Amino acid sequence: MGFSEIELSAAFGALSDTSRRQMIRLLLQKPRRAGELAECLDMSPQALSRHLRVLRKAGLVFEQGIERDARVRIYSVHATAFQPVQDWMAQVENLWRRQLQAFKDFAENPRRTGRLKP
Amino acid sequence: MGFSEIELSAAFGALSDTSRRQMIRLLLQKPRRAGELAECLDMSPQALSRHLRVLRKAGLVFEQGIERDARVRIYSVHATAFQPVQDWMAQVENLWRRQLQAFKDFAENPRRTGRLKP
DNA sequence: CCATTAGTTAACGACTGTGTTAACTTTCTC
DNA sequence: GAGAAAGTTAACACAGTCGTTAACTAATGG
Repeated sequence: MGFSEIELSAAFGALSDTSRRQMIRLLLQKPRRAGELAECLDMSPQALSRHLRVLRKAGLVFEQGIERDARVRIYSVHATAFQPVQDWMAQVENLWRRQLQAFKDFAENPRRTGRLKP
Repeated sequence: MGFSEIELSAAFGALSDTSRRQMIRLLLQKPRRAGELAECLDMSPQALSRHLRVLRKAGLVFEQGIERDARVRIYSVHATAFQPVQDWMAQVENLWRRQLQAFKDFAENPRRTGRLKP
């Protein structure tokens, strides 16, 4: 519940790019090497590395421990990555339901409620 | 279910700004005038107008019909505004659950499942 | 009409994000 | 140890964003 605005902005911003969303989906299927992502997305390793940095800074993705070959870096989706975004969306949904109810009340008995939220 | 990547990018991008998220929340409480939003957020009318344009182009907000005073423009949150975002988040949640299940299966019976998603 | 009000748009400057090319680090392999 | 492989980082060019100031549109009120 306690999430900062900065955190939220970073998460939404990171998800505002199609390639990065695709990366998330690929990493949700299974953890993958950086190079593997670059191949899947047909993107240069440099470009992909920067996208990874964005996702890392947003806390959506993390680099897990070394494998046999210490050159390769394997990335995964962070467990609680989407909690801030989901919490915010849930709040929005609640507010929306409340406004809908206000309309409904007004429709059923206009003069009693007067206008919605004076 | 059928949402375009462009649409998604626009929505996430629009929500990646703290002021715009605040605007959404204010508009979810009740429809408001543009100037009212500017006052609430302590922002110049010009700056706010541009934020409104971003939200409009993302389909999150719309300008509803004229009131008594035709100079004022009243904005509301669009009903199906957050559907693409919520759908995408739901997909992510499903994929996450699936990966979690794969881990669980592997932990319970390592050699039968071999490795997750070869 | 003329001034005022509500709001948007245009133009400028500062800042940020993105892809490319090039250089660099670290690790493996022979 | 030399060279290749996997990634990251640096430097550049370019486009997009954001706020401010100024100009503009449209409607109201005397």
